[in-house]
Amino acid sequence: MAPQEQDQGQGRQEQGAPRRRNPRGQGQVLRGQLIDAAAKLLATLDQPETLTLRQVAREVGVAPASIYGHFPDLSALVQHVLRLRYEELARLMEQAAQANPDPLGDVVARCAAYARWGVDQPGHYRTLFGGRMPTDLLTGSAHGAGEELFGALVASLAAVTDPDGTRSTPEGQWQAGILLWTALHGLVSLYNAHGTMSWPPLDDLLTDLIGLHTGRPAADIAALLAAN
Amino acid sequence: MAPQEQDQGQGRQEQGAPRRRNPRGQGQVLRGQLIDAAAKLLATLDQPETLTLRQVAREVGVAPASIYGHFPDLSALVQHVLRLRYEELARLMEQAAQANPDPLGDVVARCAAYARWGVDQPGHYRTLFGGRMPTDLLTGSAHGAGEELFGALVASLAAVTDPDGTRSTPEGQWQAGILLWTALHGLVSLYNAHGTMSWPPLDDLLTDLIGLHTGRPAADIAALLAAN
DNA sequence: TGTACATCAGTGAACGCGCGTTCACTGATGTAC
DNA sequence: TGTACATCAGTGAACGCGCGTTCACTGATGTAC
Repeated sequence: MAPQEQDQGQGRQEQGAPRRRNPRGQGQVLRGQLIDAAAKLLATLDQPETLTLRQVAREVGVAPASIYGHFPDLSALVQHVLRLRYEELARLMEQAAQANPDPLGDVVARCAAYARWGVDQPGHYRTLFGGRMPTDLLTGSAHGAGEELFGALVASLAAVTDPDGTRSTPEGQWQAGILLWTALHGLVSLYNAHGTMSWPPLDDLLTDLIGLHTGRPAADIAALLAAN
Repeated sequence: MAPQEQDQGQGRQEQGAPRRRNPRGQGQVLRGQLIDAAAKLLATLDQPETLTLRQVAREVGVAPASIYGHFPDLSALVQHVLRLRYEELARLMEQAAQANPDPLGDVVARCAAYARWGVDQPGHYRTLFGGRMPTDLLTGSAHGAGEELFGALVASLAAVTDPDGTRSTPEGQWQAGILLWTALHGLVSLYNAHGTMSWPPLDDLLTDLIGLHTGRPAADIAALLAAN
């Protein structure tokens, strides 16, 4: 997926070792490095929304103007990174779900994958979900990963709470999905920002959260969570 | 947006009427105007975290340097505003609860006050809860409004789910409170950012959310919500 | 085989912008003698 | 009563900074003849 370069001082460029220009025909290499650098900075920065074009250039060890050969501006680069992260998250959730044939296991796996990804990569989570909606980022894509991700979660939840599909309307399932998603989002957001406040372990909160939204016993969910 | 539109009299100040210096002994007037202007801008701005000192000065119609007579820097001014907003929110929740003697009504009133305040003032909500935790903002205060607000919510919820106080531990009640708060936070955050995505009415979501966390029938909650 | 030219992958200096912060200052108003 | 001085509530110009963006350019490498 992402173009991986050989590890020749991959991190920040130090003075004394000036970057070597790529040979002809290898212009796409810098593009990959820009994407990697932006991703790293977005994940790392305290406030990822303050990322600048010059920071990315510095991280790669390249002149600021060099970015314009590959992206029209910083926001295009960031959007590209976010798209990749979004797809990564959607893929992780899908893979986690596929390893759990049981409907409850499916929901638990998706929720756990979402929350753990968000907690592991606070900067990326904040950039993706902290401000404008992901749909804003995915404008123009035929299949926004956001809708896929969310649609699958709605279906997964409905398969637990209404296995026969006779007890609820599509609107009701949609609303239940929104509530589950917003609960997960709030949990991840505040968990990432909780500072010095004492917080229970993430899995304990996830157990109760999923228990509330599925109506299943906490013990069942805790067991599934531990297995994921 | 023609740049000519921005005259020297920018902001709330009209260009024909330059601000008159306050008379001696009335130096605190500007302080109040700075607070008001910062509050207005924080509530208004698309991204409140980008507020600058010069924007506040422009809004009041004063030289940027004039702010230093009243606050050491912008963050001190913002912290002051946030403290006021925080106290306002805590007061609103307390007042709403006091109008509802019933325990379930108490929870519903608090949650509704929280969510409606957050949805009515997206900029303030985002500034308060969007990044670092409120406890960071309230460092140094003997009684942080945050802990009061949250502690009252925990107690209010426990009064519904465990009226006798025999079924749960303090830790369990704390955890249930965190889950309720994070759910509210996620709901408000994503509601404020939902853009073009179709969303159910806020009260419908609140009804189900409170229903999940209290275990009470949706009809009861909807009735209480409508009355608040 | 040499050589002229084209292309590629960037560079480096410069531009104007808004920003936070500093500093000496300015006028109006009060107060002491 | 007049007048010298002190204080208050700011002002206005300047500083250096990092930023996004532009532009002419530079070397190395390929290609045509």
